[in-house]
Amino acid sequence: MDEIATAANTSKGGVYFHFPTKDTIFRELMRTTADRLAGKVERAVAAETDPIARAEAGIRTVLLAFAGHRTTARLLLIDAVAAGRAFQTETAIMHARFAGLIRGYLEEAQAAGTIPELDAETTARAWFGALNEIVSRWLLEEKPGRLEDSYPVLRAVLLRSVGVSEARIAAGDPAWHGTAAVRSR
Amino acid sequence: MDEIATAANTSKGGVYFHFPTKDTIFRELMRTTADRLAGKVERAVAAETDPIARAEAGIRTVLLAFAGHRTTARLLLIDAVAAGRAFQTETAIMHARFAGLIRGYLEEAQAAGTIPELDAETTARAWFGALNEIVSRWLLEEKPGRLEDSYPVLRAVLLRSVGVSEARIAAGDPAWHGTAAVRSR
Amino acid sequence: MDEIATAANTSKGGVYFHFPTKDTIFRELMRTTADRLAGKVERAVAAETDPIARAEAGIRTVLLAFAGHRTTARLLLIDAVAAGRAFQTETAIMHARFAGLIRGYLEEAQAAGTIPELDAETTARAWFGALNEIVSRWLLEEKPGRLEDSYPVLRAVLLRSVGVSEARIAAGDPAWHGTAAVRSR
Amino acid sequence: MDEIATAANTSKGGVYFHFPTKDTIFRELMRTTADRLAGKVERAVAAETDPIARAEAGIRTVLLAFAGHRTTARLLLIDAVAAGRAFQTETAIMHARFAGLIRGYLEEAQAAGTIPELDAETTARAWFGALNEIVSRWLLEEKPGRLEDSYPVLRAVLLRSVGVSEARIAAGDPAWHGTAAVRSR
DNA sequence: CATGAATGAGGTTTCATTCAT
DNA sequence: CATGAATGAAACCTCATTCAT
Repeated sequence: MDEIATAANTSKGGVYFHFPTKDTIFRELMRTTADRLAGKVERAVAAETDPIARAEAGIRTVLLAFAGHRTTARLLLIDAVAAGRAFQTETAIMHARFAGLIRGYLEEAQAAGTIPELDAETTARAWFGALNEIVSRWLLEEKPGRLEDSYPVLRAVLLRSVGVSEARIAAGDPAWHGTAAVRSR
Repeated sequence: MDEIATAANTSKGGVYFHFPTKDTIFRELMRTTADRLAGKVERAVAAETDPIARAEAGIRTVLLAFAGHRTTARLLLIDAVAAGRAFQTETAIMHARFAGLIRGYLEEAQAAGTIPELDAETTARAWFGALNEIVSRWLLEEKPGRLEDSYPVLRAVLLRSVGVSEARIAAGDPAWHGTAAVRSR
Repeated sequence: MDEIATAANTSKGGVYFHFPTKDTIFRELMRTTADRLAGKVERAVAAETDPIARAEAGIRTVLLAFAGHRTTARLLLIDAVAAGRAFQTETAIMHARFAGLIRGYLEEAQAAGTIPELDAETTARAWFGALNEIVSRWLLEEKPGRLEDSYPVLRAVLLRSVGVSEARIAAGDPAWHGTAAVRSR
Repeated sequence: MDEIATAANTSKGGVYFHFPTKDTIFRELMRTTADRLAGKVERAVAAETDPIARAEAGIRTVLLAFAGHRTTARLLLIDAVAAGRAFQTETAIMHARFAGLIRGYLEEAQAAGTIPELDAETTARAWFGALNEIVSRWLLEEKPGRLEDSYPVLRAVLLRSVGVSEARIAAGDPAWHGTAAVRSR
């Protein structure tokens, strides 16, 4: 709390005027951060029309967003869990939220006939888990490389996992070419 | 430490006679537990010869093992992270270990020509992440269902993600039929 | 720390708000106390001009100060050592400080030709040691007498040890007559 | 106690078979050590007949003994005090013992008319204190010089303090010439 | 709204001592 | 006599929270 107060250029008492509890701060921070990320993803996805392109946009955006905001990534994927049981509900909600996003896109693609019938809920979870692990590994690496570099492989694995044709996968993501690599902090 | 001592039917001092530090206890517990799980998986995999059957055995075993040992699962997948930065190295090593196991199987399958060329490292990470997420969700659920029930879908997603044919996937896992469902604690 | 907090009419946490460490408290207490004593001695000495009278003032002041503040004496001469190796440096510095004070007076007297040439450093140490022991004995006595009563003898021994004439020693310390004996606590 | 047991090539239980308490060990060690030193001094003094030579022998022996046994010196002069209030009685007894030794020699010299009438008790304390401080300083020094080198000055100060003639002091200690300097550990 | 001193429960660790074998 | 596992009181320190100003 002392560190928070100092960082906020106020005193501990000052912080407590705005937040009843340390938990509250953390929860609010988590929610806000997750909101921002979800918004970014939703906008990126909305910019595409082709179901597969939409999926690609989602994966791409998450990786690029985290690549540019290591601290944010740490907050959502590591600290949230590290905060212990008291925050498990919060964490579970956040995971559910992103999995829900993915699930929606998968269901759209199914509805459009682009991908075969499959259990969208579990598949979405698997996708989220895969993304989570890739980012987490990068977060825990001593000398992290560029997170974005994992995109092509991850894209291939995920698309293949929902039955996208090898031809389409091999074609690559047209939006990826020339994407300015965002420097991680 | 008080709780540990009580649970171990000794005194705090007694615990300290055997372990120099609280960290040590946690680390040793994590290592031992991971060892046991890895051993189980390796034995299950060794019992199969067909590359795909081996992969199936691995996934199946992990799910069944965790399904029967909720506390163990919690320790490895939740508490390890929740223990905070001091243990991140430990956690990273554990993740790397299991991802390494999967990677080995993937490379075998590649060598055998059963699956196409792909980045085994990242794919293994994605698999591990997917499994991790499925189990974690189950751990954080208020009223958890049966973890094993996720197997068929997860199997399909993962096999598909490495290019296994739809026919083979549709055939199902012959070893799954009749598998006694292990009750979760 | 519990005792300190209680004595200070606060809580342990309250003490820790003001002092980062228990050591710090002890060191600060020692320094402050030594400062006060040294100041007292310096003022008493400054009030005299004759080199021998100055020496007498120094010895007298120390004995009277300690006689009136048994706890202080205990702190500087017993507890400081009893605090163990971690404080040896501190203790050594304090001893050096008082020995240095004495040494300065001895060197003045030498320069004034009042006393013969002698190794001022070692002699000062011997004086300090003699004083230290007299006070320490008094501190450890079950039923302590009056510390001041040791003054005449100690004065004679110390003055003689630097070659002051028997005549001057026999004349006594004029400032001693009528000195109000301070009651020890 | 673990260290003691290890050093004694036995187990903690083994140590407790011989000593009921840690205190006991310390006390016994202190007593034994003091005995040895006192014996050494008494023998050295007994070898001389001239009162002043006897005093010189005492001072000399103490310095040389401590010079050769730094650990012993530390035990008697530092650790004994550092052991805290529980040992103050012990420490007081030890101090009284050595001061008593000195006092005896001083009284002999007085009886023989070699030195004038003086308060032997307080003077003996002063001598002990002086010796104590000289040795203690040496013990606490980072890079200690040779303790023996303090002998000539200390001898002069102490002899002068009991009225020994400047002529005799200037003559030096005949037994000092050629004394093999004992290496400190 | 802000300050910062104070609170106190809880945390990890130490160590002289005991005791069954 | 010896062993070493066990005990438990006590030590220092942390930190989310409160509250008078």
